[in-house]
Amino acid sequence: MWTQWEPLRPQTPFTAFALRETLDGGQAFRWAYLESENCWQGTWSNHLAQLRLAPDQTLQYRAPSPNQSTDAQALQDYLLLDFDWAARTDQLPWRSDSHLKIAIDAFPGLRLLNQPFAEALLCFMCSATKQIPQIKIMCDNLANSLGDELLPGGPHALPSWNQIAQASEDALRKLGLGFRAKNIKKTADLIAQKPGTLDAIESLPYDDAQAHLLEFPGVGSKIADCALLFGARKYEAFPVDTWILKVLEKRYGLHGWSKPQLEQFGRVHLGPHAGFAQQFLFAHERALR
DNA sequence: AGGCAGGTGGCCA
DNA sequence: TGGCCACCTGCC
Repeated sequence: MWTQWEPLRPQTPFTAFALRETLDGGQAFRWAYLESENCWQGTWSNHLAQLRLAPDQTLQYRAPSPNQSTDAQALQDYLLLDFDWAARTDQLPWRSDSHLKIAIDAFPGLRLLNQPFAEALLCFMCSATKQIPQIKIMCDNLANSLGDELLPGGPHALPSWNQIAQASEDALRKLGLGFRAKNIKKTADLIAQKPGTLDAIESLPYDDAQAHLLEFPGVGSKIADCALLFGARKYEAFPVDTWILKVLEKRYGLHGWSKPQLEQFGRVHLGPHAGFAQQFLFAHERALR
């Protein structure tokens, strides 16, 4: 039912710790660790894959067989295996920012995924005032109820926005989306009315892309920046959530700053990879909870 | 039992 | 602009 384990060759190697934090640290909500198989299983687009580190630390993957387009190329795109993450990390301003250095040292090997833009937007619309386990349940409900089946009797893909548009707001509420259902339904209708909208937004420069995302109901600067950072490789996006808010207040002394001011501070102080730095700060602060 | 959680949008000064 | 609050739901 599954292919043999095949090796992947990341430019920057993974550790078990980095793999966990990257797949299940809050940037994606579609990965789960299978204790029985000692591997991670996840979905994106219509891909289903399992990942593990071999005893010699080689990253390996396998996919359902046959008839699966999930191959090394698909993994390479999603995991950004060609990226030199070590070099990107080194480019962050840790030399002049001791707190950032602490966060980076605490999460060696952390990197960003390249999720499908539509899925990142959907998952983060679900994330409003929810904790990670609850967000995962909402995404799972959406997938199982509205998305394509990826393996007979097995996991489903997240639904496309068109598939969501077919559902009623009430049906979405029954999936546990709560007040997010109305916004997600409205956004789905807007996207379904204008095919290609998301592709167009994704191809815009960061500022323009964010401005367009903000037109969707239920999408503010935080959710927009998450979608752009995790789903469109806009690394200057700097999502300010409650954790980052704490970091900026406590560690950077920015008490009383408004949200837009904090967002601006992050982009200016942390530079063109502010969002990547944000992921370290986020992981570090959350670990202290 | 009441408060709160990876936010957003509306309303009011 | 800045502050306050409702909004679903589940978990502590």
